[in-house]
Amino acid sequence: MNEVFKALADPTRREILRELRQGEKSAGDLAECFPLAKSTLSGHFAVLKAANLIHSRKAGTSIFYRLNSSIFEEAMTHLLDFFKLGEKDHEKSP
Amino acid sequence: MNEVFKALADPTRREILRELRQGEKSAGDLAECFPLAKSTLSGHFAVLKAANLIHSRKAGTSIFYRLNSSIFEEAMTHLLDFFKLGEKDHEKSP
DNA sequence: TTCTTTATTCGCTAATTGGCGAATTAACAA
DNA sequence: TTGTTAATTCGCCAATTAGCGAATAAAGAA
Repeated sequence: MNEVFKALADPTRREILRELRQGEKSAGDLAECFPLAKSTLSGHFAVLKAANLIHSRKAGTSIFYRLNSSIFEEAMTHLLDFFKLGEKDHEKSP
Repeated sequence: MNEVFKALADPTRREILRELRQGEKSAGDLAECFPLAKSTLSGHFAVLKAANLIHSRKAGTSIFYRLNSSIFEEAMTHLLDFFKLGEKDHEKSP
């Protein structure tokens, strides 16, 4: 889970996730959305994959990336856990 | 919002937030929860404050920190925004 | 085979980060 | 005023990170 938070800490990586909300995209198509070198983007993809935030699929010479939805729910749960909304744990339940 | 994600990227800072769920604590009491120098913790407090994740209150020579609840809701909203659960934004709403 | 396309991996650099102890500030007591 | 306590700020160092271009790898086409 630590890797998820670290992956989300970078604005470029968050933007990549946003792009992928529209559906899967090839590494090249994704790279065109950013004013960065392809090698730089490739590094970001690796970080997102290590955090299990995206999946990849190979097709010919292309690699298509797509969001991994379940990890988002886990992250949300974790965030909620920080700050139990609607329930304070120092108020003992009767 | 970028500062919020960066602040959450560090495990020690996430643990500080967890500690503060029990209620406000002085910088010294918080520091005792960690095997780190007080100066190091002080730096973490500053990052959390810059991200608006915590508030501080001065009392004598002590400084008490407490969670800022509203920023969590913003962060949650933002996270949900990455991955609109149950709704895809390329499906134009009528 | 050879060439092209697509992407990654490989150095490398500059900037950022987390850690520490020492010095400093602020509040209060004696 | 002097001393004590609590916390921050100040240098400094080691490790990590994001960025780049060049080199490499893999798949297909000619």
